[in-house]
Amino acid sequence: MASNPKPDRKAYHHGDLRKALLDDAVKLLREEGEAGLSMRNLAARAGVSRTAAYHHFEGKHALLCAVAEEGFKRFGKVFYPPEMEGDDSLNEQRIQRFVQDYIKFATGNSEYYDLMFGSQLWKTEKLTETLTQEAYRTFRGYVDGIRGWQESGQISKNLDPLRYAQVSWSTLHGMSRLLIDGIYVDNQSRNAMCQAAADMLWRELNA
Amino acid sequence: MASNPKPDRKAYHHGDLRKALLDDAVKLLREEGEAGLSMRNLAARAGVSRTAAYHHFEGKHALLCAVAEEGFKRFGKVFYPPEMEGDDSLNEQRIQRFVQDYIKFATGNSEYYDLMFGSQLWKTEKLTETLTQEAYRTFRGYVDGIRGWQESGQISKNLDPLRYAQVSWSTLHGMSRLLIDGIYVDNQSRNAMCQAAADMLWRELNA
DNA sequence: AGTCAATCTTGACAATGTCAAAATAGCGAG
DNA sequence: CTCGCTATTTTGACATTGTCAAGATTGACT
Repeated sequence: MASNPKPDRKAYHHGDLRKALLDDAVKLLREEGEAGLSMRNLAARAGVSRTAAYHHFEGKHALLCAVAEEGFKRFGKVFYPPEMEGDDSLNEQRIQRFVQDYIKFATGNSEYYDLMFGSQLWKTEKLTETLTQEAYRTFRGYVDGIRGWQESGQISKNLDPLRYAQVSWSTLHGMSRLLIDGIYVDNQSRNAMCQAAADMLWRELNA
Repeated sequence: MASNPKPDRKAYHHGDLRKALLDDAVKLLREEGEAGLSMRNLAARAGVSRTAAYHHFEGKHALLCAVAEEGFKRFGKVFYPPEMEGDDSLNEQRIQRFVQDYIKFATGNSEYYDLMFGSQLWKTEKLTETLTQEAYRTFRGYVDGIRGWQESGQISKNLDPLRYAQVSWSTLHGMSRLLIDGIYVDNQSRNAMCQAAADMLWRELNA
């Protein structure tokens, strides 16, 4: 157990409180929503005292940043659109699947998505250094993917990759938010909406 | 002053506390953000005691619903896309202006927009009856506007008005959220983004 | 003037985030 | 192996918040 002496400073009294707190935080968000996640509630679940968490996170804000960071790591696999590896070429079905994957992640992991792209963290105080890096890496990867398609001649030369990235992401993000928050749109029309969005985004790629 | 005896039951001790609370609530949200808006803070501003507001709103939730409702009333003038009145015909510039107006309202009145289309109200408890009506009226107006364009032959017959409404609104909503929350996109690229979005939405109308 | 309901106040309670100081546990040096 | 240092955890405390219950006040109508 006590194999590494310095590299990670965990495994003391509790074992690995930091990880336990992060896991429980996500679980709590899933089960009871944002309202159910309190520092004290969290500590109680881990079987430690109210303020134990403050020695692993500067405060609630930092803890949420850490959760968001974990979210970005899971999200990366979806949002880097291409994994252009292989002879997998760009076509309409590819876009359709990408849209579906995005929406699936957002709605199926809303406890992460809300933090990653919600006002809660972005509006107020400063984000954690590591979170900022992870977040920017994600978006840059998306733009670079589109730029790559253009350079390899798979999409229109007239397109501005940055603008297309911003606008297409707006569509995906907006749809995710409407679905997650249950604003007007019901989950029944989810597939049809994805289809319509993919149609539009695909058409635009070749405009 | 005491002209109407029953129609509205206001103007008692304070004068018109309900209205004063609503106004101060918006002002507080603008100045200090969501965190600055507390029932007690609000009451203090109005010069009344902590719980006075509870005789005008069932609770904080109901108060926020009332703010959102006011937001919808102001928003209606923008979101009903057409005001098809006059010989004002549908063209690209019309769409451009609509996109700009939407984004302008969202970013310039984010204290309203956050409540109207944020998770805060939609996710949790039930919405106020009147708010629900106002909200649905707004969205229905949008879809009807698009349907009207189609019926008068101004846009493609192939389009499903509901789907187009959902997807185009997703784009507008997503862009608004990214701008309001300051996620990646900076306000510098606002106009360029609006232009790119308008291009895409216009193209799609005639696809 | 007196009754009654609308309005407002006071007192109270539980939850929350967070700080300061005390307590504890594990590791390395002697 | 023991001593001390530091990382970790606890306890106590405080301010803030939303909200309820009970009482006090105010204004309108008979």
